[in-house]
Amino acid sequence: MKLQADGRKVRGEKRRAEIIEATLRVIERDGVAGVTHRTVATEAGVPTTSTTYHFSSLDDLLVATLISCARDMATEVYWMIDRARSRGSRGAEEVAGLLAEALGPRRGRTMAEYELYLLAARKPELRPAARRWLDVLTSMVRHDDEVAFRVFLAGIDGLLIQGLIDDEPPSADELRPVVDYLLKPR
Amino acid sequence: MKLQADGRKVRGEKRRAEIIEATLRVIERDGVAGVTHRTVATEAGVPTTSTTYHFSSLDDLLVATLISCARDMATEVYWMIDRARSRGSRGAEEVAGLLAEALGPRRGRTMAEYELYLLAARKPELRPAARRWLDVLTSMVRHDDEVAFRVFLAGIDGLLIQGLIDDEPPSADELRPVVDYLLKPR
DNA sequence: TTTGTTTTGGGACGATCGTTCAGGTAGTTT
DNA sequence: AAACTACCTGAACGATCGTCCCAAAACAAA
Repeated sequence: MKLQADGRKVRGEKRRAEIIEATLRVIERDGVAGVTHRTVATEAGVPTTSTTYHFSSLDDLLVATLISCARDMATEVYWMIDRARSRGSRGAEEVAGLLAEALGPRRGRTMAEYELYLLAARKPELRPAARRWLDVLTSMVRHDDEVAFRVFLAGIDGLLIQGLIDDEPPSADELRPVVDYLLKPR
Repeated sequence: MKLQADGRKVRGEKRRAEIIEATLRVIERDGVAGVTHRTVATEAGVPTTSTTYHFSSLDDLLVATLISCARDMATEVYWMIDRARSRGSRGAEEVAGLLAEALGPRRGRTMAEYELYLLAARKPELRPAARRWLDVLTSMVRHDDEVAFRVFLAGIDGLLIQGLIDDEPPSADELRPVVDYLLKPR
């Protein structure tokens, strides 16, 4: 029985987490294409061999990054819904604001998420992680209209990906009518 | 005045087109990450230096491929709409079928399109080409309900990208109610 | 302290990358 | 015919890649 965690492993886990964070920053800046052992190591401020020690391959590193990223996104969506509900709102305002933020200040992060999304399309083992935020939403919403809900989820994804190729990010005001239409019960 | 085209340039243009087609096949198979001068050259059955001769850089090759791909997609969408109209249909059936095809037999092509889509998010010069198929749709449809149309376009993109991370591609039957809901006037 | 385990990091290997270059070929113009 | 232009291609360069190896360091267990 060990009551205290192994100090070495603790530091190891910490560095592992730092490498994942650095990887996400690299993807935000240069895309998945910019991810190499060396760029990630430089970004994290660790020697190159550190990334190969903690991750058996570059693929493993990307997989771990996607899983971490998907988990963050899922909890974020969770709290957004929770916040919207506590206000008694139907959510259009919150969703439009979140989309505008994702396409504006957090644009790099959004691009990173969709690049990892597409990575999941090619690597089956990543799909459960990529679907997690969809699952979180699905589990939180009442299921009285399955079709309308699927339309809503698809619409969000579509608005995000189309917003990424706009010359300038759409504002929350521009997005609100579209989101409102998406949420409108009928 | 030259009545006949230069035979050398004709062959050059032909080879250039073959290289672009080979590039698209490589992207379908291995993703944008798999595109190198050598893999493309091998796929096209030409020497490596041929790709560097016809395209000043790898970036140029990807740009040309996206533009070609976007043009194909735009004309395809054009004819689909035309076909649906000639049948007097509202289009739900046609759209659902097209989506199922894009996510089934043509799954690799669809992944390639979205990878190039995301490339356009990082390279502003690609955005006009990436937006073309949206523009084609926009120009063909009546503008009596702008918001509903934007929702429709976003929904299509969302359904496609979500269908790419499904373990097995959705059938046209599964997609039809969602598409129908998207197209339903209200 | 001694022994064993885990992390760290410098160095290097072979492979592959984008790109260049120079010579060769084919087609056009004069 | 000669001169010119455009395309083709084998060879090679330097850079960078993923990954491996091994010794040092840090820490735990004995």
